[in-house]
Amino acid sequence: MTTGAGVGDNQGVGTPVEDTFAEAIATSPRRARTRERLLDAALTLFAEVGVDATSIEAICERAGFTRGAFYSNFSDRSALIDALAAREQGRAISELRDAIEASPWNDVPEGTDDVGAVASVATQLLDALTIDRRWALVNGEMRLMALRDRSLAPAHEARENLLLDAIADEIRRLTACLGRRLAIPDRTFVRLLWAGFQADLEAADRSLGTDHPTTAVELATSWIPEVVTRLTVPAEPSP
Amino acid sequence: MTTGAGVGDNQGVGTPVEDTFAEAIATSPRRARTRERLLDAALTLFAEVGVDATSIEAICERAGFTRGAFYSNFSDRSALIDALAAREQGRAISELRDAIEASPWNDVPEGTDDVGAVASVATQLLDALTIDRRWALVNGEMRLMALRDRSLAPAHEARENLLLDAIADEIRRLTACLGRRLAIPDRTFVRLLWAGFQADLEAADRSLGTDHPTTAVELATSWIPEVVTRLTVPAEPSP
DNA sequence: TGTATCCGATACAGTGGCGTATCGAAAGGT
DNA sequence: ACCTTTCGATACGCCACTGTATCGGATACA
Repeated sequence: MTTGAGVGDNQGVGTPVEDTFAEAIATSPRRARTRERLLDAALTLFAEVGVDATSIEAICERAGFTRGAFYSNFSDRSALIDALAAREQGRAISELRDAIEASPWNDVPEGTDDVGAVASVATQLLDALTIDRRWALVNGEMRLMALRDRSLAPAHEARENLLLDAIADEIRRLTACLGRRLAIPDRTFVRLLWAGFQADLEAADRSLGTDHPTTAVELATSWIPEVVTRLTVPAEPSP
Repeated sequence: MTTGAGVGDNQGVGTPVEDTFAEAIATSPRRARTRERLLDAALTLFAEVGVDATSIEAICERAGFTRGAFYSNFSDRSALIDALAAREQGRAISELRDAIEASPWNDVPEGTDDVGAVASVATQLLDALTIDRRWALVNGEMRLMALRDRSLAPAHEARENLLLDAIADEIRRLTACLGRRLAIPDRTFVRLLWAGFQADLEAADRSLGTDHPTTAVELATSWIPEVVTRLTVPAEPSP
């Protein structure tokens, strides 16, 4: 929806044809590669100097192309942004799935009462979502863009909900595994957890230049267990 | 520190003289008024279309001036941003102080055990801080700017800490008044509260166009009491 | 190997914004 | 009311970026 990626192939640059559907239509391997390189360059520059401050020309230069390549692949700036958001959010979700797959929570015995275990798994999951610091930054900017331009909001919200729901699901499974359940709505809990972790990420980032460099995970483990403990209650009041 | 506001008065526009100290140096009432109008216009436009996307020209136009006025008052774009941040953050803090002053918490009897009361006061305080939706938006963008450009970080962090500390102080006083204390570090708690409330603000904003318009305070009261209850414990284990 | 097609490079207006220099008109003092 | 100072308007040159049209080399297919 909402214009999609928009390959908009055509004969030359001229009119990239409305990138209406297209989507999965046969894109040559070559084309796909340049698209990827352009998206990579955009992600890097967006993170470095901001979305608005990044010129199309700069993106092309960093990707090793000229603007001709850009306009052959994207109708305009916003089409690139859409495509980037779609790609990165998809990547984030699949990373979450991988993390869930690889997570040790499957080994946790059914009746464990160690809330700390859940907390540590939760932290690892959050961490898995933020391997790419660039996207954390750019996504923050897109959040603001969606707040300003209401027409962008639905797409952004949908993308973010996808992720937050996935996290919520996982948290619910984890707590259930310990015979507990959340005392507040899942979504609220995830929101708090996510926001708190974002702050940890920022703090960790800031600490890089100082003499006490820490990681976000270190910071997170100092409060997540306590919060998880206090915001969950034993489940099954009546079995 | 960090360049300050920078009136940088001089003879004409030419070289606005380094806005080194200056600060409280005699600014004519006229000058002060145009500065304010420029800052107001900037705040509005920054919120509407973003900081980077706002041209100096647009700011002047909206304020009813031309660029001559701008360069007579600010050395460049970043000087304006500094001045705006300083003004708005100062405003936020004084609004918090006012809210504390006017808050009904002073009337709460010493031994009240109604955690909900504290929560509602806390919500009102948070609400008081966000009367101006524009600044909430712009401050979010400045957070990102500080994350990208490390040289901006100290000033931003200092400003934000001022506010968060003030909130933390107040929360501590409120909980103490109920004979309880936070089970996690004040700062962590405030961070969660603040982040959660920001999300409520966004949600409230989004709900404006729908058929279920709600306010941030409504949303916040649905979870803050529970969270406050669960994240505090009775104080004075040994009186 | 020849040929049609794809796709990125190059060239070209056109636009908008920046920063400076200069000018004219308010403000403010006496 | 005059003169000085302050301060915003106007005019100028400059540069970065956008979007389109055209061109030429690569690629795939026979």
